[in-house]
Amino acid sequence: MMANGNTVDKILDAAQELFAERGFAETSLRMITSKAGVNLAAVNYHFGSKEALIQATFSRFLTPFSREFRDQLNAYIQQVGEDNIDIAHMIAVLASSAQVVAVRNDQSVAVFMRLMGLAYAQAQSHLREYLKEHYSDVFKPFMRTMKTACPEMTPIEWFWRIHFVLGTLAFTMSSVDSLQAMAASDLSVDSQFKDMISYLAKFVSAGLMAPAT
Amino acid sequence: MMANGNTVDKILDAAQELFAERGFAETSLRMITSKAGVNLAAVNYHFGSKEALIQATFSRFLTPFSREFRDQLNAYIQQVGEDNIDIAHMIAVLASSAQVVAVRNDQSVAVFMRLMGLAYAQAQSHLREYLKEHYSDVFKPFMRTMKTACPEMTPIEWFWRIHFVLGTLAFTMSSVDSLQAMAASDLSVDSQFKDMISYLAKFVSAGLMAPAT
DNA sequence: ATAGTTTTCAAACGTATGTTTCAAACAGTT
DNA sequence: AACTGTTTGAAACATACGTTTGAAAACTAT
Repeated sequence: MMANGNTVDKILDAAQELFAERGFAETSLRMITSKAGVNLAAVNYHFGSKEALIQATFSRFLTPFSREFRDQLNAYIQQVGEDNIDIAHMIAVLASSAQVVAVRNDQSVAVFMRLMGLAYAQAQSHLREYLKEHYSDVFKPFMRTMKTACPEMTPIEWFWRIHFVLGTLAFTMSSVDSLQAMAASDLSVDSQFKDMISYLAKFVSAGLMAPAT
Repeated sequence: MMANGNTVDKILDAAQELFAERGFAETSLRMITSKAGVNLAAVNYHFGSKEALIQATFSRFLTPFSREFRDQLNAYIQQVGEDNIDIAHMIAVLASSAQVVAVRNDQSVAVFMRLMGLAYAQAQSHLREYLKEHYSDVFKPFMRTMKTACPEMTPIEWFWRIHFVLGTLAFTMSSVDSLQAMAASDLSVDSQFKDMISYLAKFVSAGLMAPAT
């Protein structure tokens, strides 16, 4: 079992793109299989169910991503020392890790980010549980490090600020293409991805570092 | 035509709550009509289609909301003067307007907010077009005012910061329930909605007011 | 080549959806 | 009370969905 990766990957490629474009409930297995050029039954044969396919879509990029992120973050912390951690730079590391993994697999960062946003926004409780169970450990050290660099505040305010950051990231990344197009047409300015990342890092770190309410 | 408001309102009440809870595609007309205690055919009789019902759900609170928001914002600007505008306060005005309209109609702010978030997050292009066509004019003055209160920066950075704010708002609103649930289970703290709003206002205004890159 | 396993394929299954139908019930007017 | 237009109701409609089936095809090894 788990032999032929060709059909499996074709399905995952198609599913990833369609889910990111349209959401989970709005994407049918028939759309996925016809885009992938495989038989309808292949999804249930290889994955078991639509739910399992959704989870597999996330695992495929979240597993390498979390490894890359952990390594890049450790490298940065060792480089500057635990007392000189800059929030904006940590955010940049996060974005950069996503980009590295995307490029390595010849895929789009925007799609990954949009999927992450959907994982929050859509009513797929199985997905949230799955992600929490498999990946929450990777991000706990990140949270802990981040907290040490932030001003003293109540746990609840800290909780919300973290999710504001995640929200800003997910939303921005997920619509980065259309936003870049808007910038180009409204301002006739060519907006570089890495410039946007530094604006973003500046924005969220200012929000995080704001004096507690 | 457009006579009996009783059935119409019962449908809108049920639809609003279910849409906010589960999303649009995940909510069937049968769920709505059975919750509303009316016949299934009533939706198509009174609204014409499910799409039209979704749009009507938004219109019902967005029309009074945008009026209230415009008035409260003008009142605030006249009160402090155009040169003393505080971003965090403008965000608070936005939230307060939503709350006023909600209370006036004996309904939940959180539900409205979540609906707005879903309007961004869910793949309902007809909805986005509908909202843009009917309500974009109301928010243009808001943007203009906001810009005057921000530090000098390049148009492109301003462009990105505005969309970071929108992103944070939309994302937070669309996942406000699940985040509140997370806060409750992870921190065993009951997170009040209005506290969250003030954290949010603080966060985005700090991001907006950060020194230009 | 042959036997055994894995993968594909077309077709069907059962269920749920949005929508339509048309007769019955209701409301208001004369 | 009878006629009018409006609203409800139970049932059916057509379509789309996720999933299952069983036989053909494609592989893998002996």
